[in-house]
Amino acid sequence: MPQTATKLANRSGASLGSPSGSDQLNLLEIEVIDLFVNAVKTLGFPKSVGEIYGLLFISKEALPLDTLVDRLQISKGSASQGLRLLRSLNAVTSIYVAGDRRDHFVAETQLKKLAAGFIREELEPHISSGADRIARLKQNLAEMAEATPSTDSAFYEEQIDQLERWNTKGRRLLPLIAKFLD
Amino acid sequence: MPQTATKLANRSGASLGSPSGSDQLNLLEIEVIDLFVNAVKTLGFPKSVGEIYGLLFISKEALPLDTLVDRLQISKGSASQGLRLLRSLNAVTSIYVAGDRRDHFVAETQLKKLAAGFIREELEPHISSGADRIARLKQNLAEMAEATPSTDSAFYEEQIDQLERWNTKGRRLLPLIAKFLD
DNA sequence: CAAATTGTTCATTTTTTCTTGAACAAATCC
DNA sequence: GGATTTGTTCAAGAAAAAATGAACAATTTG
Repeated sequence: MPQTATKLANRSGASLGSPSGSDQLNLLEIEVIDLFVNAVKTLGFPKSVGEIYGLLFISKEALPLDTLVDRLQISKGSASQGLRLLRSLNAVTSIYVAGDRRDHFVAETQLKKLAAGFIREELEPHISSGADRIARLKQNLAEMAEATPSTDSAFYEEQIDQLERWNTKGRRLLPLIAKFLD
Repeated sequence: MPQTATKLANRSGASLGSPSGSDQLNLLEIEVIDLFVNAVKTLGFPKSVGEIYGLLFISKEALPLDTLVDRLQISKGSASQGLRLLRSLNAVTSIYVAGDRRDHFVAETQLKKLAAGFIREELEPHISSGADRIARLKQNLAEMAEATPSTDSAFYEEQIDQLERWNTKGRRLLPLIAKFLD
């Protein structure tokens, strides 16, 4: 029995079938997805990630990968990669569905958890690598000042200190954001 | 007198001239620029913007456009566009230099101002357009529920309310960030 | 006022990022 | 165990974003 149309209960109110197979997205779904595609792009993620999260967000039931592929008309590869990213952020979780071998995915909707995931996976690492770079800068400056004493090292030092203060502020800000979004 | 080499006082400690004209970036400058290129990409801006801001940040003197072009080896177009963006964020300001017709640019280094610019130009607009979209969603839902009463409108409504709460939280968060970074 | 300087704009090219889909691995089924 | 289903990976193609540079406008200068 190949080509099983979505096993899920059909979404009620979907527009009647047009040319290609799988049931069309209804207007509301389209607009919600569009909204998430936008939001997600702002955060620096690809469109497909917004599509996946958006559809899961506006779906009452958990959806398996092939339903996402079907309904969003994206490739299996995109769906798989998008889901991996979303899971790494804890923005989707997979749930067990009795009698179905496939993973089923649900959107996490606690803003705090979403923010925490984003902070952990996307922001923290930048702050940390920033701190490393700044440390390296300080070394370079010291070496340079030794080799070429004439340099404006006072100015450079001040600027690098500035960077360090920014980095510290940034690091302290993140947990406050997480807390605020609770 | 075409092809005037940079009029600015030569950066001390720059490595001795190699093939092409304009004075090379020194190691410290390169690393600072690299750091900003990275930071700026995280925020969703192009590399050239990071290069420009980075060089201005680590330069004691204000620099005119053609010095940026020369030293960073970017096109005049990129420099012009990058500067426009940076000015719109109040991340650089131009200052008057006596006896020089050209605009000279300096990096703004107050974190609060930088953050405020970013929030105003990049985040606020998304929050606002998000609010519009959500309003439109509500309308659609109402219309849909009327046309096709069967729909899961209770679920949809809950999800849209969720979006609205997120939007509100986001809007309230922004000023707190600005305040914290003061 | 003509020539030169400074900066902007935007169509084209280049670079980067995202998506695709076929090959593969792993798990489950009969 | 062989066949099927499910999901991942990754090289290649497609799409999106950024950079280029030549044409142009606006100043300024002599």
